[in-house]
Amino acid sequence: MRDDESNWFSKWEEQLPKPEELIPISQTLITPDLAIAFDIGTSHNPINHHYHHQQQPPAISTPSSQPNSGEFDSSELGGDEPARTLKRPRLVWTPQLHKRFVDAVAHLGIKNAVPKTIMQLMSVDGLTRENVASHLQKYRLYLKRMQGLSSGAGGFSGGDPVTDHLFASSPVPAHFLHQSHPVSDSFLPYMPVAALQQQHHHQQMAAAVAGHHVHRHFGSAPLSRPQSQSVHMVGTPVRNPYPDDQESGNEKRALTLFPIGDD
DNA sequence: TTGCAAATAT
DNA sequence: GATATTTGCA
Repeated sequence: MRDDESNWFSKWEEQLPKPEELIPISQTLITPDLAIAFDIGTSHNPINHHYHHQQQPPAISTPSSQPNSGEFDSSELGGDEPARTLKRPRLVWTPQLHKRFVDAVAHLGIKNAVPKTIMQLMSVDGLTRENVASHLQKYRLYLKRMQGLSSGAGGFSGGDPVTDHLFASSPVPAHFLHQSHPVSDSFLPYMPVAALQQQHHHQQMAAAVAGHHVHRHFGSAPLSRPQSQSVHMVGTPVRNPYPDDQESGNEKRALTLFPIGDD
């Protein structure tokens, strides 16, 4: 019956009914130790990194790292929210960050998936509505592209342009399509995003983070403590912080709220 | 406020 | 050259 889909959907929706509860995602993003090291607790002020002068690998590594924030070379943080009117070089959407974006949109629903809401849900310090809006636009195109492709052919096996690389990196909730038909039948019980496990396309992104663009080091925070095990965010010149994701080829619970337990 | 488009940078 | 991101405008 049709409950098949509505069932899990309903349940899933009940889990994230209040956006206010999904806001503290920042906390999950940042490691406690890291937060302390940066003095950014959780309800204080966001962290401020230092941009170098080129790109900025968000660094959402595996366990938890900071999303992205603007940082300048000489301006150190001494105030509180300098990243408010500062210009960010270029935001690099990493698969992890992208996943958060998709999750937020999935939880919000296409009808509520507006840049503003998404940005708020993401609660990513440094993320601005513009960034999300821009990305959202691209994301929609990607979804639309997928629909068009899947609509006639029966199978999505690969076939995503590079533009979809990043999008393909994150699971695409089947609700993103055009779920405008309340009735009819379960048309998309499952929608394997296709090419979910690619391991040969990280050249662009990996390179960006591999240390080809910039090395995001927090040299401004009063790092009293050496990097023990939590301060290994982006500085990974030898390791691609791009874990394909844990859920490969399955939405499983792709909607796993932000509290990404732990990578 | 959002969406789309174009321009620019890498 | 291509791709991605950013910014401006409607």
